[in-house]
Amino acid sequence: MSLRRQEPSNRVTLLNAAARLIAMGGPQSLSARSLAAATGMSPMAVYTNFGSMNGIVREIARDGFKRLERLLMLAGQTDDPVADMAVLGRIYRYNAMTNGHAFEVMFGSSNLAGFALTEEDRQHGRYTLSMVVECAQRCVAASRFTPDDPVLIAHHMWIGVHGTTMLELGRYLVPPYDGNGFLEQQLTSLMVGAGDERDRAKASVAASHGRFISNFGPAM
Amino acid sequence: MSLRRQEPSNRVTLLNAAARLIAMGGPQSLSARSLAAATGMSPMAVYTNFGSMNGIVREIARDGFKRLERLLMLAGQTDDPVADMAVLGRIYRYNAMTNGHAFEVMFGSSNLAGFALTEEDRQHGRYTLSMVVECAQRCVAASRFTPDDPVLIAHHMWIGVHGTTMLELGRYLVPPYDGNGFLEQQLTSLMVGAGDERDRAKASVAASHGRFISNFGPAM
DNA sequence: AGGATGGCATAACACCGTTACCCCACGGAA
DNA sequence: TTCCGTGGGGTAACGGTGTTATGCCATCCT
Repeated sequence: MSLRRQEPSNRVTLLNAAARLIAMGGPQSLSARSLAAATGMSPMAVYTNFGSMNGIVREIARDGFKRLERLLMLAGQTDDPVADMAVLGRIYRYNAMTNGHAFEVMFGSSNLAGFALTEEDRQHGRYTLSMVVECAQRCVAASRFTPDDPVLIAHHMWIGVHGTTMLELGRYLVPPYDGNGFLEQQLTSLMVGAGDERDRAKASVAASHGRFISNFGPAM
Repeated sequence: MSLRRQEPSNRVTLLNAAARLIAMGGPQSLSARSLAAATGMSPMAVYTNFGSMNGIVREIARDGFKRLERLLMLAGQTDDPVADMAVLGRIYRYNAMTNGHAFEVMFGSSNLAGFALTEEDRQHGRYTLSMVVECAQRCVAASRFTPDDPVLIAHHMWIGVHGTTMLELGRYLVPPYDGNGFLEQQLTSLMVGAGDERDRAKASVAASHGRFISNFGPAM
């Protein structure tokens, strides 16, 4: 056996190539043959490793959820849970904007191309919400939000930010309403809708901006 | 020249067949050849009439926007603009649920299958929002919403309801959080987030339920 | 009546996902 | 060491896709 560090398995090679193809030219540039050309293998390799093209697409989606989860964990927990919640929202959009094509694979009505996520895949997506649920609990415990099912509150937050993100990715937001400034007001509205007092919500959302910038840079 | 009522043009025949195919088996069951088989014509007819498959898909999307616009006009204008707004939201979801596949074509991250809407198509989508903008203006005029750009308010409403609808269509909402009961709370949160007082918002949303049912039946 | 125009059918091209087949390189057993 | 079995991956094919070059034919205008 060689002592050299073993090179990545074909499975990993294919996965990396697929992610790169999707990032470059969007989901439609991913095909069994383009994958074969990019890796020097044959289209057959996709089927021995993933069963079908659908299989590798699902794997990409799962990786996307993992990445989102990892990013959301960077939000942290402070004594201002509403600001924490706002940071989560900012990270959600950040992930979508820096991963646009992968985000489309995760949440696009994917059956357009015949790709379809399974119930198990969606469960991964829902699990990502657990961090938001925990934050909603703290918002309620701090009497910032009106007492309600934290899962329900989390869904409201998710939907608000998700809707903004999807419309921005779909180019439905035109100047002067860019997604950036839009999220700013959206976050405040969401907090107020959940029960927070307007001025306090504004202050927390403003505070979350600095926290986000310090972690992810001023690029966004 | 025959005095018989002339039969529909090939263009209309193709459009009807395309809508039927999408409604039956989803966007992926629409192809140049399936269209040819359904109409008795050849695939070539699609290209003389629409230029490409993309062209006929765009036409379907435009028809979808027209249908949505027609439905939204049924909301009406009463002296409770917040209830009017809630009715608009209910109709939006109604349209999506009774037209799921067409809705996916309109708003799905369509480039998955190579289908892409043009800037002009999206403009039709944004135009549909004008009815919501008008309603937001009345909400502000009635001092129910905090004074703000009505277009901005309308976007918040749109995003909230759109997000709910997309997640429901994508099967991301699992029991006990069905889209139906979800919209109910979502509407109230949106109104409160826009500035309405919580109890008044609840009352208006509740009132909108009856108005919606009387127009669209208890099926939803 | 004749000619020009244009819409549609035919058939092909290049691509797609998928699969049957086969080869060969590897692992374990004798 | 030799043999065999196993399985991963290459080759090539099948049926599907969007698209297009060609040609026919009906229609309309002159």
